[in-house]
Amino acid sequence: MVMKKVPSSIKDERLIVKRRDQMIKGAVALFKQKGFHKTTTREIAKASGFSIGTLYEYIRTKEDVLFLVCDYIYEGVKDGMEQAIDTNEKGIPSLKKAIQSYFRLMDDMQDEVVVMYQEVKSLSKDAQDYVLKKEMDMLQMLELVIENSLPTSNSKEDIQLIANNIFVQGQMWGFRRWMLQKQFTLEQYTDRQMHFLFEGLQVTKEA
Amino acid sequence: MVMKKVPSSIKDERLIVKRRDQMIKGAVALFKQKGFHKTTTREIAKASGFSIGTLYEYIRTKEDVLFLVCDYIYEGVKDGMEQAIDTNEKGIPSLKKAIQSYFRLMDDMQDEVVVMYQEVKSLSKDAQDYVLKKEMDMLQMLELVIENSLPTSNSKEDIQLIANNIFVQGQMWGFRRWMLQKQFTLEQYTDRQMHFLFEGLQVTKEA
Amino acid sequence: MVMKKVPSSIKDERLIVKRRDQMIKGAVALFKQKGFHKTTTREIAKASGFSIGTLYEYIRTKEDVLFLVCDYIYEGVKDGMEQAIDTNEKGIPSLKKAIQSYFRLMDDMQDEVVVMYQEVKSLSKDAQDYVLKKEMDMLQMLELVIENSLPTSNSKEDIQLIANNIFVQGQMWGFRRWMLQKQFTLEQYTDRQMHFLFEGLQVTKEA
Amino acid sequence: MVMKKVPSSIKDERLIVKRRDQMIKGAVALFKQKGFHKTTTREIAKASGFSIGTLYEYIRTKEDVLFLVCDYIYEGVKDGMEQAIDTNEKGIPSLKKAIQSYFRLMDDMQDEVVVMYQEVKSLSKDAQDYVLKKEMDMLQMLELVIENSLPTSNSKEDIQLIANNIFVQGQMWGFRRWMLQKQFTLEQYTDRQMHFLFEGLQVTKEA
DNA sequence: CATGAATGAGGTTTCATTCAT
DNA sequence: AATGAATGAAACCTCATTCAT
Repeated sequence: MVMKKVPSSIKDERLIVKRRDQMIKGAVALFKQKGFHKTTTREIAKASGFSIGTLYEYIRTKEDVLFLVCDYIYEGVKDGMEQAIDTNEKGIPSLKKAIQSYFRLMDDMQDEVVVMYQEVKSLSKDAQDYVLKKEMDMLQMLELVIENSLPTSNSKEDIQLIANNIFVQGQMWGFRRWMLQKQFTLEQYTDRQMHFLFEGLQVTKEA
Repeated sequence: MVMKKVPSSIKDERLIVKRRDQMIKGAVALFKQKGFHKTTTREIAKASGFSIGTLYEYIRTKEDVLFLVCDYIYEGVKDGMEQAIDTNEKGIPSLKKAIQSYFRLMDDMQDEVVVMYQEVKSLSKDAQDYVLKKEMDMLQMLELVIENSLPTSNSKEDIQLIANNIFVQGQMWGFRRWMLQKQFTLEQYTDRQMHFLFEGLQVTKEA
Repeated sequence: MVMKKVPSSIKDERLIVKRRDQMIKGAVALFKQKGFHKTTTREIAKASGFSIGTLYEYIRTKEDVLFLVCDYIYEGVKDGMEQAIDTNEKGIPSLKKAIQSYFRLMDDMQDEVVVMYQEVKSLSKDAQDYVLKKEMDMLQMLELVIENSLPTSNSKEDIQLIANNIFVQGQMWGFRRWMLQKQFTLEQYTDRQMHFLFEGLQVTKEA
Repeated sequence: MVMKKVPSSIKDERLIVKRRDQMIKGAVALFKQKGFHKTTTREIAKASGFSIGTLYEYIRTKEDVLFLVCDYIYEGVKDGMEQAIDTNEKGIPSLKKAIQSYFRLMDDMQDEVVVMYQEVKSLSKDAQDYVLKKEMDMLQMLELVIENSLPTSNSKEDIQLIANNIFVQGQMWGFRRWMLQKQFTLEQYTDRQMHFLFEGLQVTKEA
């Protein structure tokens, strides 16, 4: 699973990890503020704490930096969710727990997530496919939890739709923070979204 | 409605409108395909059907093109919704009608919408504020419809949350088309989303 | 003497003169402020009170405008001096009168003069030669007055040097106004310069 | 003496000095020939012996090149004069020596001086002020020498005027070379100008 | 005669990437 | 392994000039 997606001319694997961590941290801060395109490689190098020459010892192109950021997010979210989800457990509580963990993750990584979704289009087709694949993996994890949690059987499409809704609601928390985080704490937000997810607007009889 | 947001050195107002329409059309096609940054001004000019010199008679900077696109979208969506919403009408059906119209609009303009959200970061702070304001106006329109439609009174926060959800679900249709438009027609999508909006997952008793 | 140095596609001679006067006035104001190169033809047209299209009915190139300015100055100075100089008159007073008139002219036209000398290099070689010729004509007028005024005969070179000095001192008044016009009125300046011209520093015995 | 007026992205101070020397040399040659505006940055780079990218590592804008040239001239002239002037020495000979040195300097740097005065207008207001300040410093040096040299006391204004005259006569030598350098060698020119400076036209009794 | 929209060559500047030290 | 000076393709934008109305 440790695929050498981004080659480096440095041999010391431990150093690679360390330097790339610095890069991701610095790059996300910059991308958040100015976007991928308006950020120069020199700025990334400086924010990472080393020279432009050193930067290019650990990546091949500027795009690699963005890719590294994306990969970091997916790895983080995947780890987090795998840890949160007990595949043996069934029923609504397990779904609720999954949603809570996911939302918490999206809160932790909101900057990275915003950056990633804002800039995927800047990746090469290949890298975009790779990212899309990761996204689908995660959607499937959610679908599985949903399916296992619901008492009654639902159509595959409905389950996918619900998974997409939850997925997007997690991202919303970061993307629309200017609105949502003014009105809700993360707990409140999680609570109300779950409420509506399970209950709906409850007006059908009258409708 | 006559906002002179982007100055032009051309005097003939009618011509400005015409040329800018050409520009928006051409630019959206390009931005969709390669993104704002990878699109050159010369490409925009060519796609618009005139020379680079002429392009710059109608805008000041490349960013102006992006702004024009954003403005065009919001104006389109706002007009569409204002037409679809009958403020006198009350009850669930009026909400349903609003959602349907909104989703249809987002289907029509999916390319533009995707382009816009992908590239807002490239706008100046001022332009971003202007765009944000438009977004809030539209959210408020939705909130109003929701409030007027529901039989029981709901907290302001809940209404805002629902409005955000609907808003984002409309955008999802375009953004996640690789997934959703494979499984659903627009009608099906609208139908199922409204179903879950009103009914929820209906599992509460067992939870 | 009315040489068609700058052709125009307009037939009405009176109109040409009128329009070109407007042009010179407007152009000098702009050149003074921003220099020839940083002034655009559109700005010249606007400052002249007509459209860019009309501007080009009266000139062929932007350089023509500069040439027109130069020509205007020389014509003005030549007329002024011819009027001031009585070729019959001899002796120091006639020289003093010439200097006074010349300095007064340079005061009147200081903006034009500054502009001209700052920008001659922007003229074509041909135009520069034409301007140089005019300059030499004027120098010769001064030389003549000097020669006729001095009681004792002087070498041709000395007379030329004196003429150059006087010529340049007239221009100085405009070029170094930030210094000279703070310390002197035009009358004082003329008076002191003539004083030193005729008396020198008067320290020779001690030297 | 170390004024960081023009920032560079290069760290090696010694290299900055070296490269900028190349630039100034190359730029003056070009400006002399075609003027500042008609010289392209690419030409400057080539004349300096490096690529356009390298040029911009040592300056921020094209204007910086002009500023560097101006600064170089003033520094040169100032150094030359400081060296030539013995502030302890008094009397006419010290003034004569100063004038001689100054004229010789202006002969050495005539190209640079002509370029500079032709193009100051292209500098930013700030840079123009800086240059003007340098000019006034040099004028004050001349004034000091004059005051110390003359046996009888003169009004401050007269001394300033004389300083200006000498200053301008030095520049004349380069600006009006088409006339002066045809009639005089530098030594002759210096000699005759000093003659008239000290003696005047000597015609007052008769006047 | 007057207008102003259209043109496109060409200028300035940026910045990802390389490579000698 | 680390550095940073050098490179040059390519981007954005300006503006003198033309010409149809």
